Amino acid sequence: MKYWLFKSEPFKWSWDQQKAKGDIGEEWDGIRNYQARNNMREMKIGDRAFFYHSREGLEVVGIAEVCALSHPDSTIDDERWECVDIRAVSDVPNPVSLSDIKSNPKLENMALVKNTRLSVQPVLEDEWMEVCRMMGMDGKSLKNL
DNA sequence: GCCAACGTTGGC
DNA sequence: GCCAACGTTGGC
Repeated sequence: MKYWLFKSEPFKWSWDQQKAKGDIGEEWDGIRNYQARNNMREMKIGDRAFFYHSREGLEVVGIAEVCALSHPDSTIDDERWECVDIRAVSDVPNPVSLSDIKSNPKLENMALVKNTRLSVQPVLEDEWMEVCRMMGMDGKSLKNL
């Protein structure tokens, strides 16, 4: 299983809206960046992801999982653009902010820090576990600590 | 709201 | 295939 991070501006698509979609989930449409699209093409069902609020909030607010493999983006008639579907898995006990992440030396190489403009990005296993720990969760079981 | 960083486009 | 111009993202 791989780990990822999805960014969303909460005034466009928030964690609350994502949760309201329940287990059916929602397609992550609107991505028009090749790197982000390529990351989605690599995703497998059940891969886990952080849900991050950009522009406003600037924190990881939830855990989601991939529930549909990459498919054409239904919002555009252009074969180049694809997306996966994701569904909300869990709230986090203690949201972790960008500044929390920046001030943790173990996370200095996270794409969130190194490649700010990439909206769908991979998260290394060590990074996943560390961010989960900071949020008050066990990254393996996703149970609260 | 500003602007730095970065990706894309298109003329040459 | 270079690179200037332009557009977008996202932290501040």
